[in-house]
Amino acid sequence: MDGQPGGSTNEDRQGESFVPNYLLYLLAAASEAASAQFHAHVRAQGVRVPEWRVLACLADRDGEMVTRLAGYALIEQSRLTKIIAQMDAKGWVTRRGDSQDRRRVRVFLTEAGRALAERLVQDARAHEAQLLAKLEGGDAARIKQALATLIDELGAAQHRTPGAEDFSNE
Amino acid sequence: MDGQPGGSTNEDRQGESFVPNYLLYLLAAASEAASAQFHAHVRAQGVRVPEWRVLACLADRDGEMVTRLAGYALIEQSRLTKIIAQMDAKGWVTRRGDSQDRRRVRVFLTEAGRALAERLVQDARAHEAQLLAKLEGGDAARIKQALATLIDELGAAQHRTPGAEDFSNE
DNA sequence: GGTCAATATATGAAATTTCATGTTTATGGC
DNA sequence: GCCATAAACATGAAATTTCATATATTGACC
Repeated sequence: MDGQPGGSTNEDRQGESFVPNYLLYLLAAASEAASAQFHAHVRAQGVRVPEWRVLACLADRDGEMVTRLAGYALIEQSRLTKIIAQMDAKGWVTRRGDSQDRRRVRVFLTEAGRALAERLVQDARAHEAQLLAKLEGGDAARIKQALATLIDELGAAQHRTPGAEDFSNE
Repeated sequence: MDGQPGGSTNEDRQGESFVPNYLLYLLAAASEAASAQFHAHVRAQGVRVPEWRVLACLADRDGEMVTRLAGYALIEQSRLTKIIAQMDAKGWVTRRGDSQDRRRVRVFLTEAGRALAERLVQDARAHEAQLLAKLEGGDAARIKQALATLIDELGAAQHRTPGAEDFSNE
């Protein structure tokens, strides 16, 4: 999955170089680094990462409609439609139209899908516990709280932050 | 770029649901949420996100070899080779073989490429400053430190963490 | 100097992703 | 009820990404 981070790892986090200390880079690199091992595990089970995301989301909220599932799983709608079709073919999920609103398509885990999802969620929990254990004590320990705050802060900002929409230095 | 996060935003960060409180999800969601606006800006300039990453890395370290550039930019090598070919076609970079080791290909910014890169880095700095300003005071303020720690912690772990390699609950 | 393993990059085919747009169904006036 | 507009999904073609593998060097060793 992508060039392993570590290409710059640390030495020049301070210097004049831009990238290694840039927030958006740190977020992307941290996400990749943290996910690499578990994503390898997921693929080793014959599940692709986006499929795992869908499984996890459905384990939380079975029968979700496609659009909301897309938002929840961080997958673009058009792409998700195709992924779901494949997961359907594999017998992990089924689709049923919503009787209230027939535009909607609700996605449900099959028995096999639920078993797979639950197994992987277990693994994910165990893996996460390992990661967190490794961070105990340091600044990184409160990282989940910090990330949650960041996400909420940004989510709210989707709707106008007066006088701060532009950041280009023309 | 992907389903906007916000599909779950906050309400159930506490409940019994797994995803909204899972570290790997928080990292991915935070990365996306934080990057969305700036990535839109980049694309509006006619630059794709992976290209922007390459430009930024080269602005830091011009003349880097492909493999290292891949690690630095978080892009898989094979993919990077193709991206660089396109950037070359656009006149943003040029490639020169390394005379010491003729397997290597070093990538350099052209004048146009450097101008573009520097402009975008300026924009990125400004945008980052805005983001950080929004977080002042809260837990999220020290997020860069936390992420850097996390990355280093994980990077080191690539080489054996005895007795902690397995996390599946068979 | 020759050989074998490793490193650096390129490449081609298959698969996935993207983007724009199509279809169907719901909603809010009028 | 009709119409215009929006929402929810699906779809097709183009572009990109992935994966396995090819090619060219370099290094190590005997």
